[in-house]
Amino acid sequence: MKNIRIKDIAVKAKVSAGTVDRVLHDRGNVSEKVKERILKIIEEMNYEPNFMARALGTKKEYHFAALIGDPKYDAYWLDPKSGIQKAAKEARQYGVKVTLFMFNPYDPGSFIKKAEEASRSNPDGILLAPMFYREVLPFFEAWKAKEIPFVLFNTQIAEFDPLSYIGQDSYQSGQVAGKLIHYGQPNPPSVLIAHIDEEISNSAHLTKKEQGLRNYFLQNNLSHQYEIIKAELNLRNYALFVEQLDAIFESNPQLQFCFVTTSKAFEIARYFEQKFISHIRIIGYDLIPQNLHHLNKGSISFLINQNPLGQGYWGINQLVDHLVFKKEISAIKFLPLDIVTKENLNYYIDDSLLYNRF
Amino acid sequence: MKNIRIKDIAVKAKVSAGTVDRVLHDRGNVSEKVKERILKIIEEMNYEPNFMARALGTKKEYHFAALIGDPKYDAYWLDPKSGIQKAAKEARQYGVKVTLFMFNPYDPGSFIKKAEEASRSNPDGILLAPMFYREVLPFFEAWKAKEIPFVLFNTQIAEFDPLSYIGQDSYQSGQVAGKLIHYGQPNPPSVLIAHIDEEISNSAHLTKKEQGLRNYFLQNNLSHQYEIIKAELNLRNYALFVEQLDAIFESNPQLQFCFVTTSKAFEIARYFEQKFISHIRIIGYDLIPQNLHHLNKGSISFLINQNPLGQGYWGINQLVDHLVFKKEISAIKFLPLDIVTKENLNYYIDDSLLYNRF
DNA sequence: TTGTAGGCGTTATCAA
DNA sequence: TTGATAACGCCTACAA
Repeated sequence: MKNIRIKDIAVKAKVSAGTVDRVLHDRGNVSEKVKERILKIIEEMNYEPNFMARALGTKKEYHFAALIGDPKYDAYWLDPKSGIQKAAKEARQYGVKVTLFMFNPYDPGSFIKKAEEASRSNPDGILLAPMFYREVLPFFEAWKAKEIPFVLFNTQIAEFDPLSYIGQDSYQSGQVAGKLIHYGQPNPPSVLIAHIDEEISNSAHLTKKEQGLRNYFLQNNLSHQYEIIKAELNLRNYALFVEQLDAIFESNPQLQFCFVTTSKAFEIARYFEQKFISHIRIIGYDLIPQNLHHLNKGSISFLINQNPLGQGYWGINQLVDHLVFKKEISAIKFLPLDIVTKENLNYYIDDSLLYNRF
Repeated sequence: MKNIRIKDIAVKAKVSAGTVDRVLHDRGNVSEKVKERILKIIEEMNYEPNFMARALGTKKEYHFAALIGDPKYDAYWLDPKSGIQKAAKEARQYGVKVTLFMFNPYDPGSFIKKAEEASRSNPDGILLAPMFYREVLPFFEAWKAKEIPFVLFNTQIAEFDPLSYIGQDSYQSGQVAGKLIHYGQPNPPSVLIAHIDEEISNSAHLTKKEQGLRNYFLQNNLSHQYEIIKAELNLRNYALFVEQLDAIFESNPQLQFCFVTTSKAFEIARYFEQKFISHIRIIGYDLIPQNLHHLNKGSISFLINQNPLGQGYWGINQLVDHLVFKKEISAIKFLPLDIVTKENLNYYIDDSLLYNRF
């Protein structure tokens, strides 16, 4: 009828609650015989711990480090930061403190510096966006050695089996883009894939998106009918950026779609505005303010949302569930690839992103 | 530094913890003077209750009634049911019991019967899908009189100010459909709006969706270019249903889109299959298995997901937050209008719908 | 009108 | 290797 408590198990096993607790947490100092007896009873009665009581009773304080890009350099990071802060606030009651370490997402050196700081802070758990593959590996090794669990988000790196990965499926998002383009123009269209960034960091991501798009056409036996042009554009020199675009669109007047694999779709929209181009439809990523502006004007058709806020939020929560509540957590957690357009935007830009999903 | 506790407030106010507790819960038996002093201190120290401790300390058991459609009659209700059960399982630890009362969604009489049963069970809170407007009103009055809070989902009825409404914005979902159609065919297309059901129950919903679609075209100054045909179709007589469709499509060969305002899009897809019609694109609602089948085949282009699982889940959670944790809860909670297509479907059909949003 | 004591299920400390 | 006991923060009788 009622919930099974530690005490119930203790009575049945003819031991004290303390002993059961030691078994539950594998703290040792329990004879093998008693341990097995207790474990069996736990199984039989299928005991489920009361997380409230556990949270209340535990005195341990947890310190987490969150290693993310600095919104100062790229507004994209505002959302992960908010999500982390929201989760941090909720977890404060359980004695969790989260410290943010924010690096320049265009500077591997900055990443290393902040990762070192984070390591030095001796956290009980780490949430990070491992943007720089080569640079992050030594840290993975160090954390593994020190048995500090880490959760990855934003960029997937499977090799060093993190506690968990939260994030987007880049490849699949490319497929979504493919569908949107195909749906928008069943007749053979012509597509520009634009990888736009300030640095060519983190290109694995972008390549996966491109592959997803290309394979959409292959899988649907449409590849021979479609024309796909690819451009890698850098924003550091804006004049050059415009020049490159000029060249592309002048020599490819047939282009009908532009798929921007980064959060810079608004740069294309802005360019089109200046050049009075209105027939090319744009599909991009991320609900950053500049993109939303153009989405609302209609100059961007769709944005694929990777729920960066949710990534930060659930990233911290994975650490909390694992360390504080000692729950089993899933090793990988893909967030939905939301297709966002002007008409359903409102439901994606506030808290609803945290509350509405399972 | 540490969290503010009731005791801290008590000390500062020179009263006992019991008095502070009485003020916090407005249980009376506190002199006006003391009450104000305590309230001020609570404000100043910005006290935040510890929900764990609160849940642990309270002995009260809560009984909730959930009044929903029976999946036996319409598979749509499988998801709300799962969501409710999931929330119920999580809330069990706080002494919450949820009883399901499932009515035949096509039979107002059945609704009344189940609503009466639910009322008789004397619940502390009620979650319901008030599908039958006229029939539900007396129950609203009764519950109001007995001060039983109720949360609405699926169908919005504002008049009797429920504790909260969880659900979809039908009108806005019509706008989303409008965008998808417009995007899929910038040239003036021809659209069939199909209201398909077994009974013409709950038509307010469907009308709102239709209005949303029509207004999309109006607002974008496209209405004169678009042709919209409307059909109300009944499934009870399948032969007649087919006949009606035959008539529509034979006399309107120009049709390019079909917007199904119910979860019956698959019926149109099936019909097209039989008639070898493949050029008309279908947009519908709800991720029920039959729809998913056709979504995966490509015969349905998009499904608008109203996250019925989430509706059930968050509905129960609103009651829990309000009654168990005495949190402030929002009076209305719109769930995102997810645009689901074959390529992003996977992220919408499992638990991710509950975990990924704020 | 106010204060006190005991309990919720778990953890942690200390003594046995 | 074990058991008893005092927290954790809040709620609720009951006593004052």
